[in-house]
Amino acid sequence: MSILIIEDEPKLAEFIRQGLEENGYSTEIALDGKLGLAKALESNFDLVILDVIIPEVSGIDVCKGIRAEKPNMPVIMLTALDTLSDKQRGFDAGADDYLVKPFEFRELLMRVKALTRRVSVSSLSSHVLKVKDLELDLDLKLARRGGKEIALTAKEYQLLEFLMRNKNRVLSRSEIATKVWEINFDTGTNIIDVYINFLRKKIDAGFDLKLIQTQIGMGYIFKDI
Amino acid sequence: MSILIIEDEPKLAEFIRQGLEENGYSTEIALDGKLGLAKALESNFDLVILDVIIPEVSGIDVCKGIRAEKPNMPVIMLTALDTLSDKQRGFDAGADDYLVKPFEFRELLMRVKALTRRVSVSSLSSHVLKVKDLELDLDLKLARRGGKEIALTAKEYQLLEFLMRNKNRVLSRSEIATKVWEINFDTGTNIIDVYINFLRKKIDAGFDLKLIQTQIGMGYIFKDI
DNA sequence: TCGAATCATTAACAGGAATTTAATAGACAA
DNA sequence: TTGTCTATTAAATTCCTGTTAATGATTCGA
Repeated sequence: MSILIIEDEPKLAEFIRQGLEENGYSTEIALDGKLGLAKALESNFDLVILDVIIPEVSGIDVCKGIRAEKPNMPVIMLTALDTLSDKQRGFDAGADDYLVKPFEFRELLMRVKALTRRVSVSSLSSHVLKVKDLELDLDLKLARRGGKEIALTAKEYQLLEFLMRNKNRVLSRSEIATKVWEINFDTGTNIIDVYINFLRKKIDAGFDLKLIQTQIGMGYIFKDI
Repeated sequence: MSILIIEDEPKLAEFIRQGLEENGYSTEIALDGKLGLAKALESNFDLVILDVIIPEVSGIDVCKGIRAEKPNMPVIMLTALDTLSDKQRGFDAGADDYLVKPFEFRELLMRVKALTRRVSVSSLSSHVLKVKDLELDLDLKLARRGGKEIALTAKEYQLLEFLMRNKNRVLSRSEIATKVWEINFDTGTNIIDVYINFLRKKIDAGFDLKLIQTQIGMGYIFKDI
């Protein structure tokens, strides 16, 4: 779990860094807004701690910049300004949380945990995708339905994962082709149809509720409803 | 966007409810922990505001209960307890944010917005076109009117989407032909008339308000007025 | 290293659904 | 009323999808 600290006061930056690293986070420090924004956009941090008053580019603008490119990256704002309007400005820029200096490190740590929990829950610790009574085990790369384990080949697995992550949305063949096969769907291939057929035999055959449905002329949809 | 308020003090609950509804959220109130937990688990709220000290089941346990079943449901804790250990307990139970009473409503609103922004960005903001009482679901590729779902074929869907995106404008047959069928409207085809007829049967039949109207000699118009 | 097994992909075809054509009936304007 | 424009229906055709089998490609174990 990696955290970017954008803070121009070296002492404070170092204090935060040390505390976070002691708690198992890896960190990086940027000493001004320009550098900070660049780092935030190029690397994939799990969270950004951002002072409002920093040189070059203001914390508010850094936050807006991050939001524009990475709408899901959590941002905690740090500031000495304690009026409601200041907080409002911070939240309007897209901050997820707002902490007033001076703060106790424990409080920062709690809020960091609260924001990163979501990341670890959704992408790391939960290794299972569930839709209706079908489970896809991301570790073992197999599916389960009706208490039985279903072995999948690599492509079947990729396709099923894509369908499940995009449930309740009609997916066109060209969308599936680019995302799962990484090909342009112009060659007259019918490979998607064939693999849908494979998946149906494995996960839908014998069940009343058909999870994979065809929308003729449009594509396929994996239904949760 | 719907919010569950779990708070036993009727005055405070009502105060929060009113403020949120004025800001466009729909709300529900639960007056004790048992009821609150049940509601949180059965319905799909976008956020829960949860007082720590409530009857029946404590806020801490309600939060843990929610986390166990719905790890992604945002929870804001409300409490009069301002020590770090109290906050720690709240965050450990899985709260996403923690607000100490008395608080200003604006601050609560900001934090609600910060937590729901993530939701509206990613999954829950369903893509829907609406004209009068007709909805076109761009994900599921179907229409809804009068509470009923209306299945559409590929061409019907394309035509309806085009009409709705160009509502309140008379669309000539040749314009529809080029945009929806990608053909030059010179061949004496009547295919547009036929498909308008199909759509009328599906979305206008049985309703007093006819959304698709004919402008003789000019084309068709989808009326919002 | 070779052969067997598994997997990915292409191709062909049947059946069904959607699209299109065509013919007729109805509505409207002059 | 007449001719033009539109609505409606049914039939014809085209297109789409499901399915199977065959062909390369790859992996794996002996």
